Amino acid sequence: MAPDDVKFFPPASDTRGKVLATALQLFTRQGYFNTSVSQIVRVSGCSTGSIYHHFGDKEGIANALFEALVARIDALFDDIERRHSGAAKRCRAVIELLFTLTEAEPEVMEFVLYARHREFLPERGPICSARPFRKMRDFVARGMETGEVRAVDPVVAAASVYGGALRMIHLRLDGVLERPLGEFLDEVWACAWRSVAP
Amino acid sequence: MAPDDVKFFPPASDTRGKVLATALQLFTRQGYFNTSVSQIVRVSGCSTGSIYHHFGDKEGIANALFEALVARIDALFDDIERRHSGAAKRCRAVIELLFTLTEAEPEVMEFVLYARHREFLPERGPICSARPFRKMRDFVARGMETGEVRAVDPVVAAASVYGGALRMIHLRLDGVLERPLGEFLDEVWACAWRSVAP
DNA sequence: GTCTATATCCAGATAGAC
DNA sequence: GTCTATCTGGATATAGAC
Repeated sequence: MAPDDVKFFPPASDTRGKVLATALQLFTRQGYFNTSVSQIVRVSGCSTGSIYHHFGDKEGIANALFEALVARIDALFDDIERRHSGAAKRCRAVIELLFTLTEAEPEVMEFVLYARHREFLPERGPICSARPFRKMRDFVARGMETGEVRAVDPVVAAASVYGGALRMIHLRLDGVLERPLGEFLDEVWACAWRSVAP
Repeated sequence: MAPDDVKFFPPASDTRGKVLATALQLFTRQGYFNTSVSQIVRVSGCSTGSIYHHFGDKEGIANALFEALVARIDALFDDIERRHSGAAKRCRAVIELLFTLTEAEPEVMEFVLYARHREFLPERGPICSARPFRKMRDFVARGMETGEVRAVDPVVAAASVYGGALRMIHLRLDGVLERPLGEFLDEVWACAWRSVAP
C-alpha cells in the first residue's frame, strides 16, 4: 500500500478542512482540553465566527473530526475484506494497515485509538464498539467458524490476535519504539497468529 | 490473592487520603479536566485552602495520586518476583494480578493504565516507561535468556505476552465485557503463552 | 460565509483569620 | 492545618456588520 492511500487530510483549502486539520494536530499534540478555540483560530487562520458557524461549538469540531476519521478507516477495512479472503490474510492485512497508518499519520491513530473520547464526546460509545473495531473482531470470528482459528471465546481470540499489534502501536506513538513499526510486522504477526492458530 | 490485598484506599480519614480517594473517583469517572477543584472540595468535604495547602495545585493532586498508585503496583510486582520463578509463572501471575485489580478497583487501573497523563502531567514520561511496566518486560526478557521464551525481539515478545490481556482489561473498563475478567484468565493466558512459547 | 468586538462565566488560585 | 471570602485570567460562545 502506497503512503498516499492513507492520507486523510490533503492540504485543505476550505474552512472546514483547515479547521479539522488544525484540530487534529492540536488535539493530539496537546489534548482536547489543553486546546482552546482561540488557538485553533490562530493556527488555522480561520475566524472564530466562521468556526462556530460550521461546527456549532468546540465539541462539534471533535465530533466532525471523529466521524471523518472513522469513516475513512472503515472504508479501508472494507477494502481489506474485498481484497483478501480467510481470517489469517485479513487479520494480517489489518495489522499491516494499522502499522502503515501509524507511521504515515500518527495523529490519526492517536486520535482514533487513544484519545479519551468519553471525556469530550460523552454521547458517543467507546471506540471499540465502532464499526471498524467490530469488523476486526468479525474477521476473527468468521475464521473460527471455518476452523482456521482455534475455538476459544471470540473476544479472547480477537484480543489475542490484535492485542500485541495494538500494544506496539501504543509504544510507537508514545515514542518508546525508535524504529518504524514495519520492521516488526513479521514478528508481530507470527506471534499473533500462533496465539490462535489451531 | 484475597481482594483485600489489592485495596488501595481503605476509608481514609485524613485530608490527604480523603482528597486522593475523591480525586481518583472523579478523575476516572469524568476525566481530569472535567473535574474542578471545587467539586473535589464538595465531595471530599475538605476545604479549598486545605487542599491547596497539601498539594500546591490541581496538578499536584494528580501527581500524588499517580505516585501512590504506581508505588503500590510496583510493590505487588516485587511480590510476584519473589514468590514465583520462571517467566511463565511470573507473567501469568502478572496477568492474574492485573485482572484481579481491575475487578476490585477499576478506577485504579483506569487511572494508571488509560488516563492520558501526558495531557495533565506533562513532565512525566509515558506510563510504559514506569517501573512496573519495565518489570513486566523484564520478566519476559529473562525468560528469553533461559530459553523459556522463543527468541524474538524482546519488545515484540512482551507486547505479545501482555497485549491480549491488556486489551481485555480495556474492554472490561469500557463496559464492553459483561462477565468478570477472571472467567477469561485461563484462555487469555493460554493464547498469550502460545504466542511466545518455543 | 466570514469577520471583529465583546459578553459571560467559572476555573484555578490566593489572602489572611482562626 | 483548616477554613471562608475573594481575585483574576482566560475560556467558550454570541452579536451583528459586511
